[in-house]
Amino acid sequence: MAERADALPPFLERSDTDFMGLSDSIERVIRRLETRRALSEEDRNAIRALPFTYRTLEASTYMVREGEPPQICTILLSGFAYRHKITEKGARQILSLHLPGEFLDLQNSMLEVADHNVQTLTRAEIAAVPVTALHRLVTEHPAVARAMWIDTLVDAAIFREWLVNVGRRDSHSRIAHLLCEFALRLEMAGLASHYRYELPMTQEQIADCTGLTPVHVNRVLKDLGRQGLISRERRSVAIANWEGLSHAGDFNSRYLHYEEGGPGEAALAS
Amino acid sequence: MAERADALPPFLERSDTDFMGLSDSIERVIRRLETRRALSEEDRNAIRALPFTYRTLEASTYMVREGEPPQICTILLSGFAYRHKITEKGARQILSLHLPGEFLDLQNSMLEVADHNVQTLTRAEIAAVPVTALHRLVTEHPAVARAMWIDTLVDAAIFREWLVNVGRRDSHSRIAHLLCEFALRLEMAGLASHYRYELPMTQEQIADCTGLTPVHVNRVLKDLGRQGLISRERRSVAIANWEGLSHAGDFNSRYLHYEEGGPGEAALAS
DNA sequence: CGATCCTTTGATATGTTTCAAGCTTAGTGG
DNA sequence: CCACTAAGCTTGAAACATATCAAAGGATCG
Repeated sequence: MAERADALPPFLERSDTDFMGLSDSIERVIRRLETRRALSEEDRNAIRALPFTYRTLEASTYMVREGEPPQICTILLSGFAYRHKITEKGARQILSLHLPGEFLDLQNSMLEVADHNVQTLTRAEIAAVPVTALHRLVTEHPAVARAMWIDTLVDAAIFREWLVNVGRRDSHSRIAHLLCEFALRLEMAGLASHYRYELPMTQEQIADCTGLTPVHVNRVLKDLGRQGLISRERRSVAIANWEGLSHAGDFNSRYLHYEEGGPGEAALAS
Repeated sequence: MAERADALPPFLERSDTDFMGLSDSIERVIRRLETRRALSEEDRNAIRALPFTYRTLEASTYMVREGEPPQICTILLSGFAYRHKITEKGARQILSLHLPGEFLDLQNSMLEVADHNVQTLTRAEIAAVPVTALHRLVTEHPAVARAMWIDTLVDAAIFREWLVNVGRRDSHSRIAHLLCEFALRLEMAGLASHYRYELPMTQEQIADCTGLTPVHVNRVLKDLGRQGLISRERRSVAIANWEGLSHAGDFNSRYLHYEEGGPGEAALAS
């Protein structure tokens, strides 16, 4: 995987000029799935043979809307995306964030009706796979189905951790936890060093991830800075003290289920 | 399925004197899975042939502990169970509730290490299936795997809804929502009329489901009663005004994914 | 029938929200 | 290249929902 040059170029440009070609992206997706379950060459070829439409989407584009039957399952090639739900009173809760290389909508695709929205966070490139093709793939290739199943289970594990975060941690911990998770996931995806990364979110979006208000998020971020745990400049976040931040956020990476192959907890050590 | 006599007998006795025999319970589990995905007779037989140990567990018994590799996957035959996580500061967040007839630990069983605890809420009867047997089953019977996959996706949908509940609804809505969900799920499982049921939880446990304190839960329950939405007597809850309660809780049953076969939203109508 | 767990209630404390305004940055078009 | 605009960030003051603390009253179980 192409090593990123460090620091400066802003997040969006990064996504625009994707270093990877399309087939490299697909290989990355396959590699990601394989960390969940061994695949045969035939399985891999079946994934490569998946019909799809390549598209570039602007930031904030809806890919799936709650209440609609999912038609396509998208693979995120570059850029970021998120799932969310909106309450009757108009409050938004962000349910999860997604990085390049992830299957975006297995959660909705295997069910009849989408129960939440999926939207791009930044400009993004996607491969849109018709759900019918996906269904055929998983029917004919049980090992792929198994890998995808496990992938969705890890998604569920992340939902659970977020539920704990929002339900039982105070505002400082919630945000610290979010920053730790994002750092580690970017690290694992080879997209950043966890000591410094571009946070592709506004403070309002951070608020919607953590069940807080944007104003309070602002104060907490400032606070975490004052405590020397992070330093910020624009949306660039540098974790100044991983030990401190992960302790503040009560962060334990177990729920990300990286045990096999990846750096996992080891990556945390300086 | 045996029709329950109405009203009086307290929850625990109900579970003790389970009307169903063991094989009836297994059939119920199969029927539940089949609502997710059609199974062949051979698939059904493979489930029936699953080796298991029958056990009765006291209330509050741990079945899986966070950090341990899951050894058994349990089918809940009678009684209730829940998943939870505990933060470093000792706060508990309940992640989900489980009713008789549900596979209890597909979430953990397919992964290497449990990331949360699973515990009985009441006294319960379970069938404990070794995970190795479960792995064999899903490898040899892709349709069963598919049904279980979808089952875990519905679990995930419930996690998401709870995340919205805890993140973006006020205390009244949260509790109203929980009461609605429980009513409908009990109804769908044929375990109660949604107008009256035994809530197998202490107010402290309700607090841990909703990210509140037990004291506040008490006040809110009293309030919901005052508003004429519910009436209570011990832990028996009667929903006096379904329309009102589901509106107060911003409750829409879509996330339970009952669309096929079951009463679903239709069950809500008086 | 004592002991324990659960529920209820009141008084007070506090974390977070709300409201409101000014400020900064990024993007756009003249 | 500057002015304009919209979006996001920052800050302060006041309000509010919920937590905390504390104690008494019920229920349940051995």
